[in-house]
Amino acid sequence: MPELPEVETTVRGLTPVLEGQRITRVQLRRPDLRRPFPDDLGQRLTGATVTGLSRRAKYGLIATDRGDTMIFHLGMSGRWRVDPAELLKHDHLILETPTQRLALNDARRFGSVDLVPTASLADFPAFKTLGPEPLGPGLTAGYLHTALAGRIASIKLMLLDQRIVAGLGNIYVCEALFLGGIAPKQAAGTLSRARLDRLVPAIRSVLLAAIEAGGSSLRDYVRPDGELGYFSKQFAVYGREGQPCGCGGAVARYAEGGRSTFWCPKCQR
DNA sequence: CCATTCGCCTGCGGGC
DNA sequence: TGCCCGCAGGCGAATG
Repeated sequence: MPELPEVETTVRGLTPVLEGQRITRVQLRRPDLRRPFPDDLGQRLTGATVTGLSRRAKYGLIATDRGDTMIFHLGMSGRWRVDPAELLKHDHLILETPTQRLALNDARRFGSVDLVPTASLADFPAFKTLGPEPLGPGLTAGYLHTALAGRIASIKLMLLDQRIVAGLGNIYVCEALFLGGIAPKQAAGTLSRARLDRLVPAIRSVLLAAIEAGGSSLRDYVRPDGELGYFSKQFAVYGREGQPCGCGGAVARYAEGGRSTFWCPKCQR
């Protein structure tokens, strides 16, 4: 499931393939993902040269010399494939450069592709309400204290809210709360300053470790089969219901709004 | 404003 | 073996 670290490694993997390259052909193999592709996507991208790639929250950004930026979101099953030998069923968007071919594959089609003028990137609706980047200077215990004040929803749900912090998903919220020793059900507004002081570095540490693991498990961020952004990870609690925690207790799970939370009741209080 | 629920979509694994 | 069902997930819309 692509969260911030997976998008980051995807962007790093795409950079050497796309940066400075001209897009010679754009092929849409279906009209939409979660939303329709922009009508003029092919027209505005074809012939343009990619000037740089970056990331905001869980969105990947591909800027061109035509003044446009393509914004992609991988949803839950999206991935870019580099120079695939053959196209697969869910390769929905194909970008060609003079030397390579990229396929955006997304089986469940929860992803999206948009094209916006780079100058008005800040006006992109999804960007307007995003909170600070968790790896940037904006995420501090003081910020969280203010942002969470009075909130009765659980800290688990608040950390999933992109308006509070941008880029976390279910996996890394579970992992960060475990590392911070914080019970996921605690009302967000009741976390002490000391707990927030533990939570912020826990979030950063979990994300940085995942990015590092992604980079090191991908040869130059691209596996020999051309897959980008997916790699095996070891989680402390996520997906480990019933298995032993390092403390000797067992990892527990509960569902809230149809979403699973994994945690260790002994370590997280 | 805040909290909660739902729909979107398809592959996969478990149960029968 | 094959079919059905539930689950997984981010996000935006709708509802209370």
